[in-house]
Amino acid sequence: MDLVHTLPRISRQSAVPMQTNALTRIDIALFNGFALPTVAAIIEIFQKANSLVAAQRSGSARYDVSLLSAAGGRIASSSSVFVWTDDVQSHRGTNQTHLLFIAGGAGVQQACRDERLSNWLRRRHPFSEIVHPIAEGLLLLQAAGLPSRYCPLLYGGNEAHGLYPAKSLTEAPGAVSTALRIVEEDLGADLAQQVAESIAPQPNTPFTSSVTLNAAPQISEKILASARWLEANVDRPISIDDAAQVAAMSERNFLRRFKSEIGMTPSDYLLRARLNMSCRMLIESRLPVDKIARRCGISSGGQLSKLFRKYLATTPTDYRMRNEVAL
DNA sequence: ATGGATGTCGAATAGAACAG
DNA sequence: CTGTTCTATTCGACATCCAT
Repeated sequence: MDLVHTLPRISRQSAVPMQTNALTRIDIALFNGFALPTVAAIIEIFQKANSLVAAQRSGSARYDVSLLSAAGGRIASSSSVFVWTDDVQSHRGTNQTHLLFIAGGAGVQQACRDERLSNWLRRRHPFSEIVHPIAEGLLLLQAAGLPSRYCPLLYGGNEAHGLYPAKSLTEAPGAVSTALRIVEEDLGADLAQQVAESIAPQPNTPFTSSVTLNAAPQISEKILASARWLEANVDRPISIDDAAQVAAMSERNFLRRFKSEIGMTPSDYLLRARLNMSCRMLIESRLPVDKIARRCGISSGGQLSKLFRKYLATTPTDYRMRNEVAL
């Protein structure tokens, strides 16, 4: 018997966007070594959908996302970033209809032998409208003797309109595609499109790497905070002394620490952040160069041209033409 | 006493603003 | 476009503080 047809539908098969504020529960089961980018993208999709719904209809959150693991507590991603999870046994709403994503990772091998986890999965499976394994997550389902249950409209359905269509009819869709398709079905294509755009990676510019701090664990909290503050205020006429105050240091000490930890002076960092933003705006918008310069904290279009010549041996308009994207 | 972190001072330099 | 002036930024040298 196909259990999915015995269940109360949430909205997966509704033809028109759902207009109520019904809450859909999304559970994501994690195991050590799970792929953080995929899980983060799924969370981001549902959170973004919630914020857009709240902004447009003055309604409440539509999706309630929970991170679960066999024993709860800290789970390490493949990139050694830790996330906090709830214990699957103690998690509330056991018999509520919900959607379940099962993340992969090396920890799945061990989880396959965990009888307690298998029993939980067997109990939850009948109430899960979608059971979507990610990578090794499929092994866990197989070990428990349970089938996957993908989004019906994505898997074998009409994929031409999907925002992130599966690669073929015989291949299971990606979890991110499924999450987007769920949002599209529940809230409409327009809102799903906005969500998809908001999670799409920003274009790389010649300055992207010089203002990316994520992979620099040796940077102290204060310096990191001041660097973030500089990035967040590229559009304002800020001084290095202001940044030093954010770091709660004297200007001299801030300068010394910033350069030794980040590898460039604060003013150079600020300039690169401004040029990075300028490059993105040149590619993503049709605004005149002068407006872009001013919105990026650069005094004028002429000054931006000077900087482009100095750092990129080109001009803003030439850079725009070379990197033009369809708008 | 020693070494590391931080603060003060002053000179050099770059960039912005402005006048001609 | 060029020259001048002013201001901000950077950096070296040295002093001070504090933990060991």
